Amino acid sequence: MNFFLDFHSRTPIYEQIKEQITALVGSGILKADDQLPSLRQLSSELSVNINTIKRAFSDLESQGIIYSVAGKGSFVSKGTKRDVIAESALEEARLAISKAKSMGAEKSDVLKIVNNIYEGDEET
Amino acid sequence: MNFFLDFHSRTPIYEQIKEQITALVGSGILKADDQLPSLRQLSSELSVNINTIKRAFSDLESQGIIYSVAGKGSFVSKGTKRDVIAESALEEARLAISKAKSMGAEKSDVLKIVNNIYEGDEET
DNA sequence: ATAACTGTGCTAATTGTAATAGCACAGTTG
DNA sequence: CAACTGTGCTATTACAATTAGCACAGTTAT
Repeated sequence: MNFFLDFHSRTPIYEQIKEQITALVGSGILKADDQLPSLRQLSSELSVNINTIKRAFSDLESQGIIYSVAGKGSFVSKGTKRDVIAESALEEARLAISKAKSMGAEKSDVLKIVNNIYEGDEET
Repeated sequence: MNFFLDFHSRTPIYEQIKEQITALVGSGILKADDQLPSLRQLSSELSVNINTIKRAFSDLESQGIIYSVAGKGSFVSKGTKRDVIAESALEEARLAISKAKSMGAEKSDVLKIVNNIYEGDEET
């Protein structure tokens, strides 16, 4: 697993882990019933305490994105529709864009960014 | 001044204050040399300790958005180009949109949001 | 059965930072 | 002088993130 953690960020480590696992699920890289690395494995890989990993996994389980079985491991949930995941991410984007507008950003500037990010992509 | 503070938010109060003052400047509601409320006035208005207000103002002064004069008060800086302010807000929007994309959000969804936020506005 | 894994559930200690409180000092204005 | 302004401290409180360590329970393979 390729995780990029910023230990000096204001956003907690467990949130960063949640985000990145959610991204892997939302983008389809991780599919239903795929097994995640074990708590202890991730803990040593990322040099992060097992409790911090556990916190992230527990949250993800509460959100229905993963499920854990004692003795076996943690896996990607079946029912989780990607739409739902993207939805919450879009909500944050909406906030950021609104903030940008309130600070004087022009619509054209925002559109440039969107096009830049999605450039080379296919439309649905 | 109409401030909306979320005391339970993860983003610190002084950051919320910075954001909202920055928004007032970036949107042009506050103009160069306009006087801001005094530290003590804002402190009592918002029911926030003066040190917290001071923290916000000091940060804003470091960013060149306002300037303070002992005995007189705090004022909006002259040189601050709105573009610069919008720029930083746009950078955050870029991050949020990228994150949304990585979580599976479609370009069309993002565009809908942008149009929704800017609906009824004039194009530059 | 045992070893080597898995997740679970605690409690405790540490750390960093936001926020508050209070005081003193200096500049401005009337 | 009085009543404001911002500035600069120090100390304290409060909370959340993180780490540490231990014990317990389920799974799997030898």
